[in-house]
Amino acid sequence: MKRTHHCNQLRPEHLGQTATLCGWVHSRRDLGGVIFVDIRDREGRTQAVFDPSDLPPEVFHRAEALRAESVVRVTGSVRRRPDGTDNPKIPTGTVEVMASELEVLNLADPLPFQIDEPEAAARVNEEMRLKHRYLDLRRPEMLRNLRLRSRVAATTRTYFDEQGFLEVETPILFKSTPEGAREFLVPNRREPGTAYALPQSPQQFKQILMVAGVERYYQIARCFRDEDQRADRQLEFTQIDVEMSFIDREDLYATIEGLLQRVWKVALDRDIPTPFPRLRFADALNRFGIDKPDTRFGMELADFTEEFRSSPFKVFSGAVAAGGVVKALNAKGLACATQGQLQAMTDLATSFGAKGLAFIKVENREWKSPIVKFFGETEKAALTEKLGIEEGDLVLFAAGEWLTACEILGKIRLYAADVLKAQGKLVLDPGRFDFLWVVDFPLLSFDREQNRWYSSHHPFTAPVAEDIPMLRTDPKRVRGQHYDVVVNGVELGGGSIRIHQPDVQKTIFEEVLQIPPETAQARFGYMLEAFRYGAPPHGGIALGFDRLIAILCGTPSIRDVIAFPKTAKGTCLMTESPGLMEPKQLRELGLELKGARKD
RNA sequence: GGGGGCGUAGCUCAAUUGGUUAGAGCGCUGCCCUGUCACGGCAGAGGUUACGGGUUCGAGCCCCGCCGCUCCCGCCA
Repeated sequence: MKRTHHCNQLRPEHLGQTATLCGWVHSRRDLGGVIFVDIRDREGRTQAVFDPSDLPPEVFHRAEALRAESVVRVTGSVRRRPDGTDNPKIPTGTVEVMASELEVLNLADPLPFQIDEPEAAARVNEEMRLKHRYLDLRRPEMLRNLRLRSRVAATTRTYFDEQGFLEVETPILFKSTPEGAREFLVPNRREPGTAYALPQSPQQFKQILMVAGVERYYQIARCFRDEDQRADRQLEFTQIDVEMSFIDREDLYATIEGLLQRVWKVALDRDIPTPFPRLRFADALNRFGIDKPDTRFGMELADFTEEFRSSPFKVFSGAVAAGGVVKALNAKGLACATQGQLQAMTDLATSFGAKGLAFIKVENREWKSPIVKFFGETEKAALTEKLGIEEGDLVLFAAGEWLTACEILGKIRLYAADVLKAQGKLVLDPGRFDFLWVVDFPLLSFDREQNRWYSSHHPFTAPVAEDIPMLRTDPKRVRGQHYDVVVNGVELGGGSIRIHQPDVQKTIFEEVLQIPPETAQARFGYMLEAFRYGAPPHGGIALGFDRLIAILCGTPSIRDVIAFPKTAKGTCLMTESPGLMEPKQLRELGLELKGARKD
């Protein structure tokens, strides 16, 4: 080994020993006569002292010429720092290495940006950080994220191994399944005109593994989706993928709760209570206006459909007459909302199809609102009671189709919470984690444009058994055995109990989803066939691993927990990928470009 | 595909809202400094204001286009 200790190891117990440290020059303080150099490695930092009075001149000159982030190897004796010169900010701050040798392993050029000062480094443009990712990752904050990610991955493997799961790798070169997300294609040189596709998830393979008798499968799997990106979505991302045979939903909940409990303990040393609360999809929408509610704060929606059924305010009574609902929420203490904030909320509402956004400001014991003149005493009393209206509140309304009205107020609720947070009126404990399962999703949703049903989750999701007869007669009312696990308003993962009878699967494909039989055969024939030869009842889930780590690290962007992420446009600024295709490559693949090349 | 924000020295940001020679901190270079730890002091170098047009007596600032980064909508079975 080139070193005897790492840079967070030396303590007073090592006094008098000779130590050799390797690492990066974190900072250099040249006082003219004596030079202090902080050597940093991934564990921490240690101060080395270069004193010209007992050093060969060439060693001292090398120390004088050091630049930040150069890589060095320093040998010297460990000694107590003189009285009054301890550095309480670092764990090694009571000792120092009195250098006798210095080897410069790599003299660094001046850096494109400084990384020694955490606050300044965190403000550097992400473009710069991504271009020089090796420098960005040297920052202790980023190394901590990578380390946490690694530990959670190891914990996950240990946990599933203990529970009798097999880790099985599935192909990255898969085949195109045009349902769902847009895929990345990989042209096949051996037969021009054909292509592999990168998997959106190992869904079909893991179900086949159940048919194969694996019984319990997991994988920390890379997935690929060629869709537009977000702070929490990358082109390639990682899932903890799980599938189990001979289980019901409850068995799966317990398995995943056990995993998350273990992960939170290892990563944050926190005990999270289980079982997690269960919330039906319909209740999630009714109370929070979203299928992944953040339950750390209230401001729940309330229903006023009955109260406004015969209201003189036609916007409300008309919506009810058309079979819709009237919903409201109380943004506690937000009567002070600015014109701009009210406008932003209205824009949010109209972007979801609302005609406008009705509101009541409660100020100076008065209800200020363009619509309050339509309200009678009964309505006012109902509002006051159900919403707990007090001085300083802002009440917001949505009327219309149930799902739309709920979703509008769901967005408003989150917006209002952000405003209240910024004003310091709503404070969330950063150590609080509200887990819950959302269950009883509708199996199918209706696509108005294409005039057909599509799977809310995916076409392999099993209907709730007692609802199967309604598949043909009343598809809207069929519940799926689908579940999402949510924490603090973030969808951490989702899954379902799968269909394991080929006839039910065929009904879903052909009669409900209206996929022509030959198409279903071409895309999923091997699954239908496999299911004819002894398919066990099974189900599973996939957890977003990057999101999981981001939550544990307390960062809003998964780019902070991925070593080499891509930009919003899908490029890697460090390697400058994707790159242009060479004519030779195109010829081999039997491809021809239609558009003009950029160069 | 659509909407918002940003782009000025190596980095982070100013530039009195269109007016003289575009500034500061950090970094960098040189000199000084023997107990610093964001060391300190003195001096200095460093700019195609992302890029291309336009308006104007005059543009970092206004207009059009374009590139990049970012946030959101659509999209993400």
